[in-house]
Amino acid sequence: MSDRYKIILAEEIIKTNCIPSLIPEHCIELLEMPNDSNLGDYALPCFNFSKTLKKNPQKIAEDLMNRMTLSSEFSEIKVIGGYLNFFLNKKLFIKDTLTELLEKRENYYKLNIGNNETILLEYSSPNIAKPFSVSHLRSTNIGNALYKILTFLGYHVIGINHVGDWGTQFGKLIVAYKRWGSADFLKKDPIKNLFNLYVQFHKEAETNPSLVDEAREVFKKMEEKDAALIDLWKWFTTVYLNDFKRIYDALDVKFDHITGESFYNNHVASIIELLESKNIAKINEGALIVDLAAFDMPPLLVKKSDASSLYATRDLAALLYRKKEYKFSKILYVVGSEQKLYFKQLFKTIELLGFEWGKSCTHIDFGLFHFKDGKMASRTGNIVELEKVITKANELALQTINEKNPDLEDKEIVAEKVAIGAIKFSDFSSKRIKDVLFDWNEMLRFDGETGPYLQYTNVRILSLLRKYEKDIEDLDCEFSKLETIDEFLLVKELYNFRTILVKAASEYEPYYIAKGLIDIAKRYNKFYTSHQILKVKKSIAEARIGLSYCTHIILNLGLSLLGIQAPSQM
RNA sequence: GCGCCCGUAGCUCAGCGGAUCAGAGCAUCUGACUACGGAUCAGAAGGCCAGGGGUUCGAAUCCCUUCGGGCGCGCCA
Repeated sequence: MSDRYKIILAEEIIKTNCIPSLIPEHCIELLEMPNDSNLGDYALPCFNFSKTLKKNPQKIAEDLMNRMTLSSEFSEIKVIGGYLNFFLNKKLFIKDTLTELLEKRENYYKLNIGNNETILLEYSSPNIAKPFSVSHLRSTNIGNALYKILTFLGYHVIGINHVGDWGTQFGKLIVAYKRWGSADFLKKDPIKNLFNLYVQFHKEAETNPSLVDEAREVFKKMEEKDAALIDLWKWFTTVYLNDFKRIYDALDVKFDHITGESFYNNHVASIIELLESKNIAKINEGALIVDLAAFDMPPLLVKKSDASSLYATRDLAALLYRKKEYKFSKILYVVGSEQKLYFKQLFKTIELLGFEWGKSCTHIDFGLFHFKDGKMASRTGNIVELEKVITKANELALQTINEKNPDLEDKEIVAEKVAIGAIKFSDFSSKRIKDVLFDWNEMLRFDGETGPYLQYTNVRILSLLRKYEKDIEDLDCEFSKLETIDEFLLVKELYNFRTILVKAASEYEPYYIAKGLIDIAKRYNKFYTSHQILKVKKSIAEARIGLSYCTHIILNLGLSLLGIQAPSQM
């Protein structure tokens, strides 16, 4: 989707014949939007043309300006530096944009770029041998947002939580349980006690490495379907899964399928056979590996020397199963960047098996959580449980409400929306790839560029709309009455949000949406504090209410795409 | 050791197919009208864009290199 104003400009620029080699697509790409709107609303940098035309950029821009016929959408052209700058016809722009927006509401932004293409999205995927910590938050949040964004833009998205419910970690847990645990002990506070066992295991294993061998042995027996061990495993995983469900509910995150690694146990044997029959895997040091030296990668281990399966084995099985079952045209893995190499190996292996689509598998990577004093390591017990963060955020939000709006109804419910909004938004306030330093203050902030700031702006608008006491349907907006620069700049942000959506979807980067919403809210708040809305001439009031309503539509939409709820009061 | 990622204001981060690119927010300091929600707004202060080379008329942005931090490199996931 291209900006319609760029298309108009490109056509007119081409028509001048000043730049013979220029084609419309290229011209559209070259057109930019200056940050400073005093310089213009659109600009064409002419520097690149100077080499082929052997003229200085300033002159090229001037020639273009002189030969261009400007359509009614624009009011002015100026040459500044080597740039040809275009100014929108503000009145027309405001009227066109808002009229269409008010009529279509959020559908104004519903650009169908997906064509109902199936995207399989794997996200969250926590290892359930330990509690849900803040480090699981990123994959969960980013994945959830991508799910909503891609769905909104016309993709058929299938969301899968590939729960880590199989593997040697359960061997470890069972070994620890048999040594130091008891059925009673686990009935009281199973989550906490299981985690203590997990931590204790790794601590003891430092001085007693044979424990790890024992754990592997137990896992091997699990894979051989030892009934007693499977019973224990079921117990542990049920305890954790129930607990995780609570967290997902609190976060308001859903999946189409929650299919753990254990689901693929029955498919593991056939993937091994396939790898062997195609001569892709070979035995090395007793284990089965896929040699990837030809691609400058270390080998991928697909079967342990004791014949039990690995993460990679199950992932390969899952990948083939999903391709068959869901016929996706794209699969996205929202997993931390520490697994970058692993996914390259995994996808290359798929290719080696003769599946061209291995090339289209994508790892959506993101940076890790850190503490001030080092990495988060669940093995040493050094984790921040998400539940604690949520509880703390709820308390803070409630406290803030009691200070600012003590008469509010349903305080607890609103507090929760604000708290979760703040936590989630903090995940979107920088690009995925950045590592995150865990900071309580940063995560629980409610002012500045935060989720609650957006929620607050929306609440303010809703309050206005209530006071206006006229149904939105009955509005008769003369948008040409909106003549101030603040109004124009706001409408520009509303218009740009379309482009932002597409960018966020194509780069799998929810950050862009978060930033776009912040820009909109800033512009709105500026407008709100600089101009009266209700107590002005009726025609202006009505147009301003219309503008406010349009802003509300986007804030509402944008927040929902990020998985954040928008309370009507706070 | 090799590979990948990151390094921009005191802090958290944008900007990186070169120009219109020195920007936000937080923290600090000043201000804000009966006008509708001050979880807001306006302003001040704060940066050799980690250092050094190069390419270019022009580099935070591209290339090389050094330094700092993170991650990964076979029986974990």
